[in-house]
Formats: sequence, structure tokens, C-alpha cells
Amino acid sequence: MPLTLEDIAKHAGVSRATVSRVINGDINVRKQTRTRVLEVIQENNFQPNIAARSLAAGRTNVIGLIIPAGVSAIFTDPYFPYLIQSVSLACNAKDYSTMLWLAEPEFERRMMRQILHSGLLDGVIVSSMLMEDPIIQALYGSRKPFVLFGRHPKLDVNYIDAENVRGGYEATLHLMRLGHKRIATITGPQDMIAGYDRFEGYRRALVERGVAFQPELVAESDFSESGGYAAMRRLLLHRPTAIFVASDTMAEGAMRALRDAGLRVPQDVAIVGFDDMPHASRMNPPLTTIRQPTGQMGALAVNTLIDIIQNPGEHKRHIILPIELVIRESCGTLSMS
Amino acid sequence: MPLTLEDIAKHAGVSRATVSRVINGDINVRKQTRTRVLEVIQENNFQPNIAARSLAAGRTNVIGLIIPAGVSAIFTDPYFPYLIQSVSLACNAKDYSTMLWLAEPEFERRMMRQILHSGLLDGVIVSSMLMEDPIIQALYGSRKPFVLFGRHPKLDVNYIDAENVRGGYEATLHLMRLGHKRIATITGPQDMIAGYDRFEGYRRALVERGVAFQPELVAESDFSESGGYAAMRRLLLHRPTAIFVASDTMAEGAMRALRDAGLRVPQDVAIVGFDDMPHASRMNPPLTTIRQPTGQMGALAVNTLIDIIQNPGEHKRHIILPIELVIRESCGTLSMS
DNA sequence: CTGAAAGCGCTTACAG
DNA sequence: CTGAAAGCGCTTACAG
Repeated sequence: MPLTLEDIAKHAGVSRATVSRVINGDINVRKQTRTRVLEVIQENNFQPNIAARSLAAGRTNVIGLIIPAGVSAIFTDPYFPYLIQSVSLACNAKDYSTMLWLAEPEFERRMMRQILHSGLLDGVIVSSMLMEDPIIQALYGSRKPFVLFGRHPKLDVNYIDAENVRGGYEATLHLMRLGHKRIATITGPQDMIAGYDRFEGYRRALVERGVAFQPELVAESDFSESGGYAAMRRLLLHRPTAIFVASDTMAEGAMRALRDAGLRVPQDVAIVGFDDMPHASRMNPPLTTIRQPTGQMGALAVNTLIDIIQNPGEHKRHIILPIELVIRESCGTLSMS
Repeated sequence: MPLTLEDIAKHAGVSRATVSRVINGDINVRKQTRTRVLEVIQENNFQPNIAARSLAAGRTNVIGLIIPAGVSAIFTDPYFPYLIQSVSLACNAKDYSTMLWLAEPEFERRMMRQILHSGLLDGVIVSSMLMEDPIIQALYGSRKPFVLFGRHPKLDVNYIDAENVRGGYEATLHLMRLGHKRIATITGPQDMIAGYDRFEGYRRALVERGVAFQPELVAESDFSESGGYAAMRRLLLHRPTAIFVASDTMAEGAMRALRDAGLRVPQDVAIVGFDDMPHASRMNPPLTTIRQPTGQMGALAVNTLIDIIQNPGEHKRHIILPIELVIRESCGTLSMS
């Protein structure tokens, strides 16, 4: 059977309360006492029982990561493993653990009960939700600390985000500078904020340069590879010479569609992606794209959440990370214009 | 503040013990009483505090899923999201929650303490570990229920596995039947059981048909796309006419290498993969591969683990799922031989 | 700086 | 079939 605080206390010749203080970094412990207790803890590889701590103190050092299971992109877009990994590592580094929730509508009620009422989670990180998702509403109405991946258009919540609008803008502008006139776009879902904002950037670039917006050059998709493929096939009917795709993974699908149609990149169609996932540089040709710091964002979300848990009631945190245009070979060069 | 058992008991006019019995499905409750209590629970959307239950009963309805973070394939192989999803859904369906651990050597000690001593997990599922991983040793030496994805060559443990040896055998045999003489293979890591077994199947097919084993036709890789690419480039020097690749994702990399080398599939080189991930059918050409029931395996692992938790001390469970050759277009047809 | 004691919200023998 | 009570292993005012 695992040891208890009481056991450690006995070994160290102090009370159970003192051991607890040592573990929790209370200042009111004599240095000598602290050292002795720490030694005994080390020797016995002691780990306090989380359930007991949770019950007594109301905290668990566990946070939840919610990703909607409906997002089919979760299977083709390395964005998700990267996100999960960076969150998991950042948690470990702060002595927290990660509980993963793939939100299925079917189990949503159960999930929300667990999250809000079971006392299991100190806080939660939410990624890739639809803006109108009831989960966000439920969290917003509770006092459970949470941070969103991606800003929210209506609610004042804590969030981490990238400069998505500027990303879409820079990508489109890059294509314009290369002389393209018929620039299409494959967007993410318009009920997801990242999908919406990247498309907004595209529109702004057109407006700014006085280019008429043409609805037939827009295909909404779902951030998945096969979605990008299907969207590209639809756009092909309208003969764009360039295309801004709102994720690298969709860009991969789009390039597959172009290849199947016998078109060359960049000679026939130029492409800019979004994300700068590692495989972007391995595509054929290597993909020009907008880089966002996915790895950093996971860690930042964790640290922000922990900060909120420890200092509740302060102002909402809004963190927006810079993007950057990475030029490779999928747009050709200036001379082609 | 969340409600407690005591609150529900008061509303229903019974004792706290009775409410607990109702929640835990104890038979010793009068039907009428049960109904009344359930109503009150429903009305109030009551969720028992997990920490308190854990402390009192020694169970949490939380299981851990451990995946080593060092596996770079985690970013390119949809196998992992599928696995995570199927485990997560199966857990939810059984009223369990999933705790995700991406095992970093750096945090291994912390992780093992949490898993074995914090009382947070009722059991754990371990995927894609190296056979000699100390985590498996530690679990084996503990009394924490666990099931492995993939058999263990030395320890008598609970596991779910696919017929990997037969899969490698069938894949290789298929290529032989098509008349190929120089059949190469790209293997998974030989310190992972799936990598080892699939390679073993390849060797058995050669032996059975009296074909000499040629070490230069074997390239060990890491289950990632870029690993498959690099391995294929090495093999190209030895001019194989066919190749068995131990995962679809590596096969994707291999096909990219062939394309870059100006070789056609299947005319110049025939390929068989392993997994039958959804993108296998979308490759160019569609990939002939060995199908394994990944989705089922996650659910089966969860159900097996829960069974072990509830009925400890019984014999070890060994579940091996059948594979199946799926013929598409990456090997050409019999007439080509 | 330290200890004795109450209490967190459940489960589960025990008694009836 | 039901309730009173002990106990799970911690944390944290409170007292000294």
C-alpha cells in the first residue's frame, strides 16, 4: 500500500501538518525540519494522494484539454498532435497533469458534469470549438477557470490566438504582389474563429487593393486534407491562377487535386498555406505558408490557465501571437508575373 | 457550490447512505426509494465528487493512456489520433474518463509516481512502447491494472494486438505471387513489437518460398512519413522491384521518394503498406495494404482494462485481432508478372 | 515555527 | 431495505 502523510511524519519525527506544509512550500517551517522531511519523502518516493488533497484543498493539479471529436481534421492535421503534445509537456513541467476530452455531442452532458461538478479539474483549455458551442456557454456561465484557443467574437474570455487576420492578409497580398488577379481561397469552417479570421484577412487584402470580391473564388472547407481536395476541385471550374488555403493540411489536399487535374504548382497555380507544419517544407513543391507558433501556443495556454487558477478574479488575459510569411517554392518568383 | 450527497438525501427524504447506494447500483434499495432518489438527482444534475469517492472507495473511474512522446510518428501517423479517439469514446461510453500521458523521459519519474501512487488512475493503457521500456517494468512490478497495445515478448501481461506476423507474411506473399523476386521491406523500429513482428512475417514468407534473405533489402525506419522517405532512398540503391512497408504512413513517404526518383508505382516498383488508414485509399495510386481494426482495438483495450479492474486476479487477457489484405492499385495485377 | 483537531464528500461494514 | 457512524488521506484555521 502507498505511504501516507502520517507515515512520513512518523519517520521524520514531526506531525502530519508539518509534512503537509513542507510539501506545499509553506514558509513557516524551520529549515532543519524541512530538510529532514524532504529527505524522508525522497527516500520513500512519497506521492501525496491526489484525491485526498483535492477533497481537503479543492485543487487537483489536473487540467482538462477539450477538443471536439467532430473535427475530422483531427486525423489528418498534425496541428492536433502538436497541440496535445505541447500542452502535455507544459503541464508536466508545472507539475500538472492533462486530462483529454474529445468532445462528442453524445457525451456532452456527462462531460460538462464531470468538468464542472466532479471536482476533478482545476481548469480547462478548449481548442477548435465552434463559436456557438454550448460547451463554451456552459463554461462561461460557471466559475471554472478556462482559456480558449482562439478569441471569441462575443464573450469576454481568456484566450490565446495567432494573428489570423493579418496572416490571411499577408498571404493574399503576397499573391497579389506576384501579379495574380484571380486569387481564390479555401477557407476553414466559418463557424470557427480561425476559419473566419483568415478569410477576413483575405477579404481585407482584396479591398485594400481595390480588387472585386468574387464569391465563386471562395470554397469553404473543414481543415482536413480530403476537404482541401474537394474544395480545390470545385474552385478549378473557375480557373484561379493563385489560391490562399487556410491550412497546410488543406493545401496538401488542394495540391493533390491540382496534380490529379494535370496542373502544375506554381507554373499553373500558385499556393500559399497556413500553419507552417513540418511537412510544409517537404511538400512537392515546398509550400509557401504563414507560420504560427503552435508549440509555443500550447505552453502559453497552460501557463496562462495556471496563472488564472492561482490568481482568480483578475482581468481577462488576451494573448495574440505574431505570424510570419515563409516563402518557399509554391508561388514561383516575382519574375513570373 | 456543487451539491453533495447530503443535499440530495435531504431533498429525497432519505439518508446519505441510501443515495450512495442508488448511485452505485446497489440492489438493496426499494424500487420506490430508488425512483425518488433518481428523480432528485436528475432534477439537480448532481455529480458525485470524484475525489471523495476516490478517497472512500479507492476508485476514480479515470484511466490513463500512455504514449511515448519520443515517437516522432505521432505527428504524421493518423494511427495515434485514431487510437486516442477510440479510447476516449469507449471510456466515455463506460462512464470513465481518459487521462493522457505523453511519456517524456524527462518527466518519467514524476509520471510513474502519479500513476502508481497518486491514486488518480484506476488503470492504464500503454501504447507503442519500446519493449524494454522501464515504464512497463515498473507497471509489471506494481499492482496497478494495465493493458498493453501489442504483446510483450518476455513478460506475461494483458495485451491487445493484431496478427502482425501474419500481416507481414501475407503482404510479402502477395508480392511473391505477383512474380516479384527482389522484394525489399521498410520495417518499424525493431525494439517495438509491431515493428519486429511485421518484419518477422516478411522473413517467414521468404523462408517458406525458399527465397534467400538479403540484408541490403531491409531498411529499418520509425513509422513516420519522413522516415519512410529516407528508408526508400537507401533501398533504391539496391533496385528492388517490390516493397513491403510496415505502415501506411511510411508507405506514403516511400512513394514520395519513388516519385522524386522518377519511378512509377506500380509499373517500376510495387508497394504494400500496413494499417489501412483512411488516406491509404486516397494515395496515388491507392495503396494495397494490410488492414487492422485500429478503432476496435482502442475500445477493446478499454473494455479489457475495465474488466481487469473489476475482476482482478484472474488470468491474463491476450486478445489478438485478425488482419486482412486489401488489394488496391499499388501492386499492379497478376498479369504484370 | 509546530501540533491537535476539524472537515472536505464520499463508501461501506455493521446493526437493526 | 435503511440509517448512524467510522474512515479514506489530505489541508488549514486555530492555539500556543
